[in-house]
Amino acid sequence: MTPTSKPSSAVSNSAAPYGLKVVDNCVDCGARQKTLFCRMSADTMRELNMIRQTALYPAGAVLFVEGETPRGLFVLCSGEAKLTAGSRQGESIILRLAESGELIGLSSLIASSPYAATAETTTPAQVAFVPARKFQRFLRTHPDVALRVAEHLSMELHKSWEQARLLALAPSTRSKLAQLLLEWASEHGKTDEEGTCVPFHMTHEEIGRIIGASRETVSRLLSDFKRRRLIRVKGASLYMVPEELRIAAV
Amino acid sequence: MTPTSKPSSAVSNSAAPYGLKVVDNCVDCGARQKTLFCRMSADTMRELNMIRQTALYPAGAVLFVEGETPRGLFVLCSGEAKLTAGSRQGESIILRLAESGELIGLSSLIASSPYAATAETTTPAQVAFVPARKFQRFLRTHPDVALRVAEHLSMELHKSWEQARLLALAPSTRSKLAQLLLEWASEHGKTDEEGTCVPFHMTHEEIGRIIGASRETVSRLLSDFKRRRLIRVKGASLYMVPEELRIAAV
DNA sequence: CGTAAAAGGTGATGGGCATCACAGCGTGGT
DNA sequence: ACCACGCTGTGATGCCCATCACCTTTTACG
Repeated sequence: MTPTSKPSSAVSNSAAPYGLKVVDNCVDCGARQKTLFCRMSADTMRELNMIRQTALYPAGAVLFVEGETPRGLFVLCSGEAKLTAGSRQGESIILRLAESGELIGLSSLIASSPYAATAETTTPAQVAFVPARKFQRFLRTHPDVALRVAEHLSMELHKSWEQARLLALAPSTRSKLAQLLLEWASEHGKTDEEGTCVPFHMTHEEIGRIIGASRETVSRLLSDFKRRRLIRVKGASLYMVPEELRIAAV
Repeated sequence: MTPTSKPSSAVSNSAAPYGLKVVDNCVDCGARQKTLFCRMSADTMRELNMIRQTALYPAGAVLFVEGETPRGLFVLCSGEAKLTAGSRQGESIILRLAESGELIGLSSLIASSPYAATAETTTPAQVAFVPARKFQRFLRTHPDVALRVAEHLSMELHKSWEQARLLALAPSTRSKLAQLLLEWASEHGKTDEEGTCVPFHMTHEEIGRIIGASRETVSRLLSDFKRRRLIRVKGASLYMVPEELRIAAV
């Protein structure tokens, strides 16, 4: 649960403990193209590169815990992570799934308030870390970055609203699950003759924690979807027929 | 449902149709102290004052509708508004309650995406409007404003997460309602010898749309809370005993 | 002030889903 | 190879809450 490689900013291809390719330089990072740091000038990128530290984590590593004072900003260079919020009874909800290129802990840093959620990697991941102080100075000296930050926060907000709408408005758990799958399809889906395919490595328990349902109910509903030929699971891929699933989403 | 006064930027105390005091000048606005535009320089405020237009709306006025292309930023100078998202079945959820001083439509403007929710005043309200183009130019030329914007978005995001957590994690509707009341108490509550008092002018139906419950259930639960002496309603005020209510929130 | 519309109250009913319980299954570790 | 542990599938049970139905009270407004 601790970084397994020291922060490194100039090492070329070092060993890759978890089968990750190490990206040593933010300037050359492929994820730049897809993410909100994409339209930054080369100069700005170089400066960001100076103040960040990179670490590799295994799956299940905890980046920070709900309630902690923000230490800095985490940039998910590769891999995936989840943000969860817990109740005192020990249950938890998954607030967000972050993918490579996304920023984690941004809102708490900006608001100078304790982390509102716990961040945990779900796959081996390379994570760049920018200490709070340095990031705040970086922000003040680079006005364009503040706008990128605002854009990222807007994106997060809209996703959160989407989840709230799903949780409160869906008429049944069946509908919530169907809508979740459809959302995955529209975000990550690749369509071929077999239907639309999405990567599928979540446990039923975790899915339940996204839509606010119990593990058993998710199990039963997925079985039911399979029986009705709305979905098919092949290894770590899930094939679905969006049109028919949309009908089940009522 | 349309503005009842033409945009005015230099009129002194004009007629106040809905019993509102008209604030003609952003620089002098009392809400400045409490809100995220508070720490802006006088110069910046003056410039903002130049590009905004002010209008008065009755309760129930729709500022914009979900799906529309963002026309600009709304600043709630006085009064209250709600943001709602609908399902195709016609039901809707209340995503956020905005109070005087808050910004509405900000995230969609920043993300350049259609409004994700519908905004509607719940009381007579004075609203300043900043057209999209002018706001974007204002943003580019005033780096400190971008930071204020990011702070506001962070606040919105945390509130949204709080709602998602409430919706998904509470063990029962009873608990959701109790937690909602407690949240109101901690935000707006004033405590005296009678208990903690919060303003209370929402219909049961609307409360239901915040916590994802039916009107009848809210009615029954509130009755039950009254019977158990956890709350008391006096006119437009609700008194509660937070400690005991917290127990009901399980 | 008087009427219509909106808001609030309450019973009966039934379905959906959480919960408990336990049994296959796969996988990783030593 | 083996066991242990985490994930998955499925039945039985019971309760919470949405829904329908109908009524009363309050508010809005000419």
